[in-house]
Amino acid sequence: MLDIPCPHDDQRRDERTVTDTAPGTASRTPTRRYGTRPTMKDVAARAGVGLKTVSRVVNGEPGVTPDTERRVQEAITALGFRRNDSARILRKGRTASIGLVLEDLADPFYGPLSRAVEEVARAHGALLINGSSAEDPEREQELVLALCARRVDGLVIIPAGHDHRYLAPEMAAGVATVFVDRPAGRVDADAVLSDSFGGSRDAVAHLIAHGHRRIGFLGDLPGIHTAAERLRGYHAAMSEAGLPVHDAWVSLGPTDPERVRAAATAMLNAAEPVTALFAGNNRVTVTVVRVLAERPAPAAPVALVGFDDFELADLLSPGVTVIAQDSAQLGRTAADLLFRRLDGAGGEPRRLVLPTRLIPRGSGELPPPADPTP
Amino acid sequence: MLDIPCPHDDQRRDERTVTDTAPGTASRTPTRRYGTRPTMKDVAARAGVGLKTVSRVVNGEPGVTPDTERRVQEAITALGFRRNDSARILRKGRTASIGLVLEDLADPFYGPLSRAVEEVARAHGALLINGSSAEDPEREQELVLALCARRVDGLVIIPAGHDHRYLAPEMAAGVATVFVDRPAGRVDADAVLSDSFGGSRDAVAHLIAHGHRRIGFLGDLPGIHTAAERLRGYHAAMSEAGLPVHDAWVSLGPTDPERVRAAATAMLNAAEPVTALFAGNNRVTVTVVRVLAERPAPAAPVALVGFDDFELADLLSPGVTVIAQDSAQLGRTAADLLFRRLDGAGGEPRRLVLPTRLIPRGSGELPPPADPTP
DNA sequence: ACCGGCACTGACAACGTTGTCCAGCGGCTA
DNA sequence: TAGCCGCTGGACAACGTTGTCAGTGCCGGT
Repeated sequence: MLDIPCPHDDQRRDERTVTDTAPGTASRTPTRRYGTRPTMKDVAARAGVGLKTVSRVVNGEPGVTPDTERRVQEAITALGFRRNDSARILRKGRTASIGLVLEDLADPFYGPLSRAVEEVARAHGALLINGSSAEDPEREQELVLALCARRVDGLVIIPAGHDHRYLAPEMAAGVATVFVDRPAGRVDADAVLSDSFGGSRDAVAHLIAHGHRRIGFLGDLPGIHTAAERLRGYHAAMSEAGLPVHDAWVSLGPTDPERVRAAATAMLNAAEPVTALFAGNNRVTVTVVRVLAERPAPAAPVALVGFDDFELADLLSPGVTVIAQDSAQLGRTAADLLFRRLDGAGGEPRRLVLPTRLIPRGSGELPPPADPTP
Repeated sequence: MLDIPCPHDDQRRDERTVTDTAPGTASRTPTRRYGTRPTMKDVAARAGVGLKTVSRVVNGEPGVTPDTERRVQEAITALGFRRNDSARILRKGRTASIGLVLEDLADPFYGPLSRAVEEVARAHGALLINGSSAEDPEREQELVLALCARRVDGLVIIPAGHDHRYLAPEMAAGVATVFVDRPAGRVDADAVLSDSFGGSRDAVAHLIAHGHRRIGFLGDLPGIHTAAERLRGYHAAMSEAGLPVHDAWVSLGPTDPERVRAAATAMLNAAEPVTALFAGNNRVTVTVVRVLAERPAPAAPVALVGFDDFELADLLSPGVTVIAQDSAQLGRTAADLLFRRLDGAGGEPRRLVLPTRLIPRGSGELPPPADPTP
């Protein structure tokens, strides 16, 4: 099917590892039909006890003589028995697993979030099943419903779509659901958000405080909640400072480098160019940094503030001023809330908003060029 | 239990969203006992058909009258029925899910890898269950066995430990297993690796070609396979060039910034300081970049090559020369191999080694200071 | 009008586990 | 020594689904 590139297949440069790998493997493998696993019944037969006794031993329930327990344990290791959790889940009704649906695991923003959710899940003895929606509402729904079919106990969702009514039956059936980063659409559910509006207002106010009047905003697709909120924060800061907003200063759309590059260049090359840029998320920020770095050094460098912190932002020159949101904290908070719900916490759906933090590093503190019309 | 920080709880700044969220939710929720889901039996009763007919409709099997199918579909939507995959799995034996165990999802190296594995799984109709081992062998084993208990069809493992004999019974029982980034220990299994040895040799040869003779190596814990391989590559390049290696030029250990910082500083401040550094992975590289940035500008800047590419490496000044390995390709290759095994591909365990690529960006091309002993 | 055959439907067992309940057996007390 | 109590162990049903197989009704052909 797919062609595996394999330039050095089996070259086995590392003889040491290969050598101590070989011996002792086959001999340890218990003799058993390939692909068929032993069940408790097999263990019971081998240990000469009843089925339930094996169950008791496996689950550490009381009421088993030490001697019997030993016999059962021996049978278990001899057969290589491992409890079938599918059957257990079917019987018990709880799966001890939660689902996480996010946009893209490869995005550095979601890695820590995912990890934080996993840590909380682990603390509650649950496994994490996750999937990427690739920002596609249909794929999100498909994934969420697949997870529901697996009977996950709860869901943490970073929504791609805007209509989550399809979740209503699931939620009614007891699947705890927490939305993160963006709120649910057309359904009443818990949500944990960053303060996109406030953070953006802070960012733009910061630029204004450093003397900028023509500030560009490069944001994500306007349909995305955080993008809309950040745009709102931008407008709020501008209007609070009594500054006009020119249409050409705002560009919303996909965050692929080409579009962002074009939009930023247009703003910078306009007749009345912007003197500062506010980038709506980390992908945009990185592209803008590249654009600015490629431009011939202007008289006054363009100021920049980005939403989302990113690694090495402090090592660039100048360091990039950002609005930091703690994605791990976002995940942790959401997962905590989820397990609180699973433990029976009732009440109205809550909306938690986590604060953002402005980290000045230089790029946001650059002054605009001397104004020809003072 | 855990205290949720919630500075703006329910402040509901965004009235628009709240408004269009509220209506229409409760009325759509079907009347049903909370926490109990309808089963095929319920659907069959409501539709006035037999159990198996519902099963047929749900699975799109032929042999159902359009009229009957319609009745069943109506009952399904009316009740909010969703097939219980736990029961399905128990019955069918295959779970259509694979497990991924890696070190840390928050590490930028593993994000793309994880995403690639997920994409392949998705293409095969499988879900991905993942867990982080946090580089702890016990936790790795615990996770892997939990996944086996879930009867995942296959496993992709980035091993933390060195003894995977505990997997032998599982593999014998038919759980396909592919190791990534590092080979399995004491068990014969498929592995997909990057060419750590070759890449490191290239890196160090590159530095040597630019005139360096005293080159430091900052690596990960020597127990980690890739770290050992990279060290071996370092030694190979040095000895191929006829250069001696001073003990003080090699430092292996945890990659926390403090240790790396201390080790790098020691090498740079020694009586005969190194003129170039080779960093054994991306975390180390970043710390070294910081260390070098903080030092007062020396007569000749210290050269640097890092193993693993990282975002923005090209935007630093100078750009950081790296040995790039394609972590997504690593994941894709491993997942492809896994599904090939699941589709019945037999044969000896394979070891695939993917090539690395040297990307010169400036930091590795810096010449050493003029040599006082020519 | 009868019969064979076909298309559709449904009863039932099984997957592997856990909860319920009862039987057996030991020791302890009267 | 007999009776009772408590503890251990096992038989059985149930979880919700799918595969097997048999049964039903209807159609067309003769």
